[in-house]
Amino acid sequence: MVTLEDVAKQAGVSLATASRVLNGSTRQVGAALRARVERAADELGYRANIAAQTLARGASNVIGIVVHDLTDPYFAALADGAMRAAATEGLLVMVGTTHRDPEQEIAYVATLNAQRVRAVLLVGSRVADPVVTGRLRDELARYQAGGGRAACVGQDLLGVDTVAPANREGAAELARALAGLGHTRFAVLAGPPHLVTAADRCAGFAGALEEMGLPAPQVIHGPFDRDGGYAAAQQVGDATCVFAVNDVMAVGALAACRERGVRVPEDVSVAGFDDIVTLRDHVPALTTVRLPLKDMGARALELALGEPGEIVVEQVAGEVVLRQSVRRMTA
Amino acid sequence: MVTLEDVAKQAGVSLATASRVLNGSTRQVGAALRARVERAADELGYRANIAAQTLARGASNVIGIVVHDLTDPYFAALADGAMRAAATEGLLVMVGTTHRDPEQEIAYVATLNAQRVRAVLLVGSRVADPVVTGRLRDELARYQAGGGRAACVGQDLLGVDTVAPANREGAAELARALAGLGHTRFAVLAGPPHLVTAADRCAGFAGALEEMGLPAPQVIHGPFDRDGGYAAAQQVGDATCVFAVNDVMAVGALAACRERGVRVPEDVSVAGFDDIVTLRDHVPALTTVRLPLKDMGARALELALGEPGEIVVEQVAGEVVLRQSVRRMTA
DNA sequence: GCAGACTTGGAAACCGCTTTCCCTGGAGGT
DNA sequence: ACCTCCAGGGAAAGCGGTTTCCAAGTCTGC
Repeated sequence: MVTLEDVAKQAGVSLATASRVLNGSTRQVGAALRARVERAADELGYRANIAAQTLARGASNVIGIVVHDLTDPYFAALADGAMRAAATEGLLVMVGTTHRDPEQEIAYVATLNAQRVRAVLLVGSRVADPVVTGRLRDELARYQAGGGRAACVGQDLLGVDTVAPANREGAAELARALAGLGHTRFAVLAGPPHLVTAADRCAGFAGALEEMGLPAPQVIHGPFDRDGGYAAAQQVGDATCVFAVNDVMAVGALAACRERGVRVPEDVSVAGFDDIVTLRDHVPALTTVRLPLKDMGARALELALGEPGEIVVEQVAGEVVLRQSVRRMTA
Repeated sequence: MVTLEDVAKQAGVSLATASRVLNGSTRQVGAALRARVERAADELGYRANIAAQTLARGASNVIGIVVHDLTDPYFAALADGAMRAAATEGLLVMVGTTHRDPEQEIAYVATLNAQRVRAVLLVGSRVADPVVTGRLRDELARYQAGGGRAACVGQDLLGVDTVAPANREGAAELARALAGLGHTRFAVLAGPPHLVTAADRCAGFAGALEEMGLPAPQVIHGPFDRDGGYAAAQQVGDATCVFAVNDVMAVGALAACRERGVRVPEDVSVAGFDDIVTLRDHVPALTTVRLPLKDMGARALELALGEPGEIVVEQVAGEVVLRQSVRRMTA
């Protein structure tokens, strides 16, 4: 591997000069020497050793993003938003996937801390377990104590800057919209009880129904993914409208309906949450609550990179989007 | 930031001993000292500085993956497969997205080289431009000259280990299957002419038709993504069967058909390529050529990490999967 | 023409860790 | 008892850069 010293030697200058020429410094270098160094670097095929740079500078140019599952369009959109923002800042991205294991999440924070990444983004719902959340907080605090910056997309439970989707309000609004279509008997494919995002959406939805004096919905718990929605849909009773707490679950539910010959929206209305980009190619088009996922990812990165002052929690409102998967109840 | 020296001091041992205890070494350390060091590290909240470790060891534990677009399920699946494999090896992953800009790809290789990552995975089709391919080759060669390992998923054009989907053969087989259903007038949504994957699939398809004595298909070029498929579908003439060279394009084409009231498969049959996981929730279910994407990603990582000997090129066969989006021509 | 302010180049300390090499003390062999 | 070995501990030399601190010009302005 060719080192800076090799370049300096070949160019007949000192290490310091070579460094100043090749790796952005505030100091000027004369045109003649600069050219010599650049030529030498080029001839030798020099590539700076970032590990050495990071060590010497005490700061790296990589950020870490931790998501649950990259193949889930929800996380992919969030991660993509953050990555684009990172790219414009000239930052590299390390991505970790936890596959929904909170231990993995903690381990990643520790690892990213060891890497001395500039910032860590935690994307995805928190779990309700105070013990595991506490440990994650500790690990984050340790990282921040060393000068690291962190932000999260999800709930404000970690003591870091947060982009928080308005899950309760969005779900409540959706409930009102659906009730406005004349539905009264609801089922909620509620995801896992301990997932805060899922619980909030479920609670917001149920709360709005109660406020309107409607009967409580049938609540069916299960995994937070496509197959979880598929399975939960099998257990729906006599509801005329099914709310899946996220879009991928709703997509699973639609599949279940299709297989059982239940027509959507004629026999049952279905709604989701998130407005993942793949929805536009589904039939029937899914009613949902739109979240600006890419922007949220990008915003989280901005927050993480911003000044370390007060902890910022940014609420992001969802927008109810009515599509063909729900129908107005006649009579 | 607490350093190893702090830990050593607190434990009352030398730097060397602390290093041996905390960061796996072949040398043994006495139980008493070992315990002291571990306790000190714990109390202080020590996290090794990986940049320093990388520098000292001359080898890092991160790998780089370069994909075109993470929000495309095709790349997401490939990346996920590779990332899972990496995780089992205890490796961290840096992901770069090029958004289909070959320059970006080259730049990423340079950056990952600077990071001295253990291996680089290039995922995605090559472009036919020999100049840009040459520069990418050069950059890769430089990286490998420094001891780096690389592999690619796509075409064997880079002089590195490659996992190569059998695009021509898969498309040819698909053509035969579709012809077997009685179709004779075909259109191909062919993607960009310079993308090797797209061109190969198109050529394989057309070649098989010719072999069977069928008329040449209508070839419509355009972007390699969903919207490209959507747009290209508008230009289809009197074909009874449309082959989109990848699934996301096919999905776009289905959307176009839907909007224009063209029924699939009654009015026109549609087929794609890849069998991305999201297909299972599309109506009508899309006929395609299945590629084991996750395995391919994992395999590419294995190849990259394997012994540097001979260059390995692994062909991966595709399997034609007939689903509801195609129909048999009667009469 | 000269003091003082800028520039520009280089020597060397340092970033935090690994690892070689040397040293010591105690176990094992005879 | 004596010598050999070996295990375990520490000092110190890197790893490849960055940056501080000097020194030696190079310009200014008077």
